[in-house]
Amino acid sequence: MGKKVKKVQTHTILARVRAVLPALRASERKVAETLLRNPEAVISKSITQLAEDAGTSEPTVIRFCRKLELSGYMELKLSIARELPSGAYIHENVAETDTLPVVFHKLFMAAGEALSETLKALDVGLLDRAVKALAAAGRIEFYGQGGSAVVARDAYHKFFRLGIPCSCHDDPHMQVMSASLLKAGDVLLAISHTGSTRDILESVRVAKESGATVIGITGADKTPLSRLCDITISVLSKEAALVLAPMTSRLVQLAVIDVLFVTLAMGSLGHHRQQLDRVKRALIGKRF
Amino acid sequence: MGKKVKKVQTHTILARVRAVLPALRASERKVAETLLRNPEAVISKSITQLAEDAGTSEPTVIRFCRKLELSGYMELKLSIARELPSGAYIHENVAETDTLPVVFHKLFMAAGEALSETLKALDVGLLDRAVKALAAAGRIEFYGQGGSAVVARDAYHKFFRLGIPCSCHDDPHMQVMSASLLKAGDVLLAISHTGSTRDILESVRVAKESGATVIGITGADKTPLSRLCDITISVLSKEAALVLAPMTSRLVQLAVIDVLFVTLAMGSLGHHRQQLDRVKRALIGKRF
DNA sequence: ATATTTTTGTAGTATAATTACAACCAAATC
DNA sequence: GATTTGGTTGTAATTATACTACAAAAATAT
Repeated sequence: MGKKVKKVQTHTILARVRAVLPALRASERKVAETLLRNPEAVISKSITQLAEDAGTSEPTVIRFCRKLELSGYMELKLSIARELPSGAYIHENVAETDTLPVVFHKLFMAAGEALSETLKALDVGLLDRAVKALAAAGRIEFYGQGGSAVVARDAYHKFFRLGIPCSCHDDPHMQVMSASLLKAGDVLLAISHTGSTRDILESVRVAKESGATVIGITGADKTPLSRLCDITISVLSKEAALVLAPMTSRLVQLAVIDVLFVTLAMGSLGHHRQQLDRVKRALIGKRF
Repeated sequence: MGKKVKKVQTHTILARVRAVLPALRASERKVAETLLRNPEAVISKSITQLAEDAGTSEPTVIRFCRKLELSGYMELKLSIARELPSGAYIHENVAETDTLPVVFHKLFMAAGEALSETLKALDVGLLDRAVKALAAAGRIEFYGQGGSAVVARDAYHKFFRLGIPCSCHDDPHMQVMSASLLKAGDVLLAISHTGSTRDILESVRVAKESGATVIGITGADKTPLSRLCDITISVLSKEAALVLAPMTSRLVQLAVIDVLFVTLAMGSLGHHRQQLDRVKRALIGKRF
């Protein structure tokens, strides 16, 4: 029969399920909850099984699918399958015996996984608040140490192009000194994978005292840093390799910061385009 | 032709299809070819449709599925759905009108896509050669400028922990000076997204003259840099946002370097474990 | 309490996936 | 040159699965 008009589906299925959840009727909600509890399992379930597991009947499952603007149960299963982290891939740590292709595969899969996990789990409201704070900032500073210094530097390297006064410090002394000079309206973006780096904590405390807004980016939940920050973006990810060099969370941190940057740059492109273009042109002469 | 039945599912379905293709019978091959011609389409086909499109019968389709070690047609569809590049996601540039959730989605999807593209396309042989060169290196230097300086720094931050003499320079003067002091057996890892940054090219030339092995990491194919390098790893990716701040390729570059690092660290863990442990313990005191 | 609407499940129907088996084809044998 | 044999393929029946029509049940309003 005639194909349904292709609806633009900005959200993923699981997100849509969560979105319609309140508007669902009791028995349909049971289906939704069963699904959300273990989406992975639904893929290999028949409609009868899912109905049974949810303690309801098949037609209810179908009605639930229709609420999601899907043609039926099959399409639900297919949609979930597409969305779930890369199929058979189970998060695996790199072993000493792994050959290069295996390491390559594992690390890249883990990175991809971390990205899609974050895409699903991260609270967009937090990002929104962060962008608003950055947009209003008279000055932005980026602090990070060790591995996180790289992230801070990357952030700095993006944001300064917008013409906003920026600076980046990885030296703790410079950080506290600089932090003491901040004032209300200024923003400090503090990056710490552990969320408990002493020096960063101290710098953040000083910045807060100066009246600055502090955005924290960490790789763990409920850290000492998050207690101090106005906005904390926690990027959770199971590392595939040596925890010593936390790669996946670093990638996700960089990506998150890029989202902040692009949103900000786009939102105020009118103001910033000239600056961006100038920077861009300045670089051309550096090429062969 | 002994039929060894020792198939581990390391590969993806599509790869498996290609692998078994020669071993298939005429009519089954027709199914395989129809599938490979347009995997996307199969997802919404019934077994009858696929059989018809392939010019064969349903049982043949099933037999084909079984050859892939799948339980049946349903599982084939589900597997393809899981594997295909993030569903309906078409590479889209961020538009000025996009809201934060949309930007978030687009950028993360683009990053994930770039990773899986690289995983599929990148020549593992190149990585292998790079690891061998690094493993044999008496000294490793990392050069990068602008955005690539961040990548170089991250690389440095990883490798120096192995106890190998390392250094990282983003200043062109330091680069040429340091490059002139390299000797045979030393390795220079030069990072340049464009592959045509003048200063990097010059430093690489000097390093080559000193007898060092040069590994290049770029974001484009056939660049001036790749002509100079002993080993060039080109990471190709369509950028989702401002080309000014090439995010996706940077992430992929970082991931590639991590693969080099982990492979090296694992391969010689015996030698390096002590060093890694020491570094790790040294950091603990920095935490709260 | 009765009518009306909404929600839900039962029972049946249609469709799709799978199996059993027979027809087919090609090569080897008599 | 017919006949057997092995493998390959499709027809037809079987089973499982998704879906629909409708009526029972629950909730709400009158």
